[in-house]
Amino acid sequence: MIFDSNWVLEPLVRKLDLRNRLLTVDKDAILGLPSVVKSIRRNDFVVKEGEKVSQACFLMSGFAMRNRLVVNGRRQILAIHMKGDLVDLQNSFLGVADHSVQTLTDCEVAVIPAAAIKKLAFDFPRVGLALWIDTLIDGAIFREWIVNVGRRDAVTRIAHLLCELSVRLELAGLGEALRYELPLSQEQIGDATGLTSVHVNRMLKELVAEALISRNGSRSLVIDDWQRLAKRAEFDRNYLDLRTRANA
Amino acid sequence: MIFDSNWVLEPLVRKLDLRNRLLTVDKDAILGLPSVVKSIRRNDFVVKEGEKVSQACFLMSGFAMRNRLVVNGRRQILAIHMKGDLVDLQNSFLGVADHSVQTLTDCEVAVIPAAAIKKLAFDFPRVGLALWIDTLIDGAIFREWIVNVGRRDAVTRIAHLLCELSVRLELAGLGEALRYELPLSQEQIGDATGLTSVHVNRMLKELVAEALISRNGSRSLVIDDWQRLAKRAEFDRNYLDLRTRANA
DNA sequence: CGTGGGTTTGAATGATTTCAACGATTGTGG
DNA sequence: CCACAATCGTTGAAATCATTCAAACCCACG
Repeated sequence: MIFDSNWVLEPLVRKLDLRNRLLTVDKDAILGLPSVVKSIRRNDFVVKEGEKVSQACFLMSGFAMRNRLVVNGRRQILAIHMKGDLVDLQNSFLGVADHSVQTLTDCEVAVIPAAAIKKLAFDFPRVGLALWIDTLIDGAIFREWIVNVGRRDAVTRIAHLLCELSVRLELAGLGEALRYELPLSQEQIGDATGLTSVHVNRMLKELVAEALISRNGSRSLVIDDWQRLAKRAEFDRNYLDLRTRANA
Repeated sequence: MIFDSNWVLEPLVRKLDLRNRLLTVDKDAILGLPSVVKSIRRNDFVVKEGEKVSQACFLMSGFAMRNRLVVNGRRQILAIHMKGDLVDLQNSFLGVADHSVQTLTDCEVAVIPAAAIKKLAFDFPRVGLALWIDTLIDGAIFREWIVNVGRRDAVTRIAHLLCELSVRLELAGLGEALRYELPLSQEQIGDATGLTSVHVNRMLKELVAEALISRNGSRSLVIDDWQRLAKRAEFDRNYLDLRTRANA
């Protein structure tokens, strides 16, 4: 199914408008991007590391991740994505995918040719700037993750990830900040934080023991004390708020 | 000292031209950027975490790093920069610096107002695209670092950093690939790889013991067997070659 | 009702940090 | 140009944190 001038990309318009104020002509141009809507099942690959890529995708629903495999069979998750994220600009602009994009849940995505995005950025510089700023913000999150895996202990790393997810879920309009369903298994939490699933399990128990969180099912999370959790996590939401507030 | 239309930024023109083919009018516009050349001494801050920033800087000579402090007094280095790098677009576009920029050696930088760069990107979309692609490549390096600290053991992390520096120094036209002066102390190598300086010291000895590298002074490095070192480091230079080859 | 993925737990092992001390090198002011 | 201070590098031993391995458990699903 192919939509030409369509409303599928309307949330993208809203997001980019936050990055850099857009005019009607810009918005129409975004809506006019050619896109193909696809449903992708849980755990399927959107893009595999090493593949040639010529398209980006806009995540309409569900959760996805970017990850890389390393020689010993381990995996490092590089980013978690949710509704409203434009994923994989990096891969599509740089030719060969240096990492995979894989779904965490069933997803709906709008696939957009990279060439069309490039042309859009060129023909509508306000959109180009917005896309650029979006990429800069992506970089801010990457930096936060480097700090997380590089210089924090296991409990802190996990707490930090839980805080980040909480804030981002709220910003994306998915459920409450203090009570949400984890989109990740404990093994995947380990892959995101550079730990083993066994240790993740123990550290989650530690967070429960410290009365910072509680859990019903294994995926359902309740944050009992946001202030103390954020402190334990060394979490400062600044780097995420950038996501919603254009500036400069 | 203020230069108006100047040659100081000529290397920047060359670099951006690699990212996205530029026309003469684009190049002239870059050269016309207002800039102030400053000399900065070793270990001085260009920007401190938390400061309001409204300028980017082009590194003309010397080495610099981006880093962040975490609560226990530890530090995480996020990136190493060298001659020809445009540093701190992120900070300047996102308003408040989420990390510091600090020199590793005496440096010469050209300071450029962020507003001027933003205007440039808007008025000259080819330049805007080039800057965007440069940011995407920055992201590729960040991802590589996440993998490095997240999923590799100490020897591999350090070896990987040594490989990255080797390739980048060569690409920047600074000395040979197999023999160079480390711009980092062992403590700083630790801050870049998420290790302690003590352990870095031991792992460097391990690399020497494995006949992969040798050292004269503590900073002078010789790569004895590039193939084997790269293998040990799980190093694939693809993510760096992107730096010199525009595409898509 | 069985199967499989994900979670939980314990015990042993291993990697990295910490602490503490000493050695080497570099840069600076006298 | 020397002497001293400061920084950086080196080493050992003990402690800590996280991994590994192995097994049991739990639940959702066919």
